[in-house]
Amino acid sequence: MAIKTLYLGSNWEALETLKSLDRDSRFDISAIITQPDKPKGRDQKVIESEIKLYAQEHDIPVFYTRNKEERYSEALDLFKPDLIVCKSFGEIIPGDFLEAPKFKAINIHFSLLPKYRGAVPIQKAILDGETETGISIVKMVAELDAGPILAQFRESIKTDDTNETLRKRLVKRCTDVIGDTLEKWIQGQIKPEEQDDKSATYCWKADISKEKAEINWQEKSAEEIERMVRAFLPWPVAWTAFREKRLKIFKAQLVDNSTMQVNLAPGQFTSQSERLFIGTNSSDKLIQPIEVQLEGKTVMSASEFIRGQEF
RNA sequence: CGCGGGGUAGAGCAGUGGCAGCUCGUCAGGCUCAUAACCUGAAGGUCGUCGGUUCGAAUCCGACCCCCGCAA
Repeated sequence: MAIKTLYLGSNWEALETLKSLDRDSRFDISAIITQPDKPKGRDQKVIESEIKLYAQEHDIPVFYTRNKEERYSEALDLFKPDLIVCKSFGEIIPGDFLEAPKFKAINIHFSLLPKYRGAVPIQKAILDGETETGISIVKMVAELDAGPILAQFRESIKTDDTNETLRKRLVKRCTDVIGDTLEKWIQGQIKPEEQDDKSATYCWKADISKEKAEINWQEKSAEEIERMVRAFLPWPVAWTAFREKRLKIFKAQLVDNSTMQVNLAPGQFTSQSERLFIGTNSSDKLIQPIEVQLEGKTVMSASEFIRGQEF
């Protein structure tokens, strides 16, 4: 007998997880709660969300709560779920809503909780130079990402992992494990383990912003700058000022300056045999941008960029 | 009508009324043990599109198309 499941989610990764549950005969997605379509992009056009389109194609009812408490109780009356599953939803959900279904509400979070509670755990883990992160499947409580842990899956962070590549791996892994984990939970084979609140760390949406993506060549170490480049993809993209314009750095590598001995101040540019280098606050390390985009221009390789500039 | 930058050779750019240019790439040849090196030569353009001004427009004016940075 399939479990009547109410799914909460808003973005691409929420959609992938939804698909895997929707295909899984153990679960019956009775409805989806998602964010209403909002104007996006340069022209502020309203783009229909992929998750809404998927729901329409598969005849799954879509419901909007719009952060209103009464809408949550309406949803319970309407769909009477036995289980709530939440991934990347984007609203603070009332506690009693989470407790109502027989099998409660379960959230999927991309970190090894209690580390990196909050909105941007993948980016923050990369920024911090972590070598490992993972997926935590937790029972939801009123406090954000603080509920007892049902299961965790570890994933190593490679030295060239970006927010995009790491996220893709985590989503893939998530779709592989979510069905079995939920089934074990429903069958009472899992004893939730409380988080150690004392070792909790947090990350906020505001940690990933255009402001935070501006490279401060004096303060940040070369290693931190290289991690910024990887963490801020695909948005907002690490950037620096270049001749009165923004230069976004899409890809870069850290290079050892001890053999080359190029003399550059922090943030100063130079080019050498088709390669672009920027000085850091450490004289023996340089940042070598590989792919860049100057304001008003398209993304191009560093060598292409050099050809159009005088150094 | 939110603000702004841009469209010129395959790529990246300069050129703001008077012969269409630069760097890289491509092709041919040379030099070299060899090379992403160096030398010589060549090909490659409807200057986004349409219209206007002018003896003459990549350049000035108008309209439109497309790309991008902000802002949201």
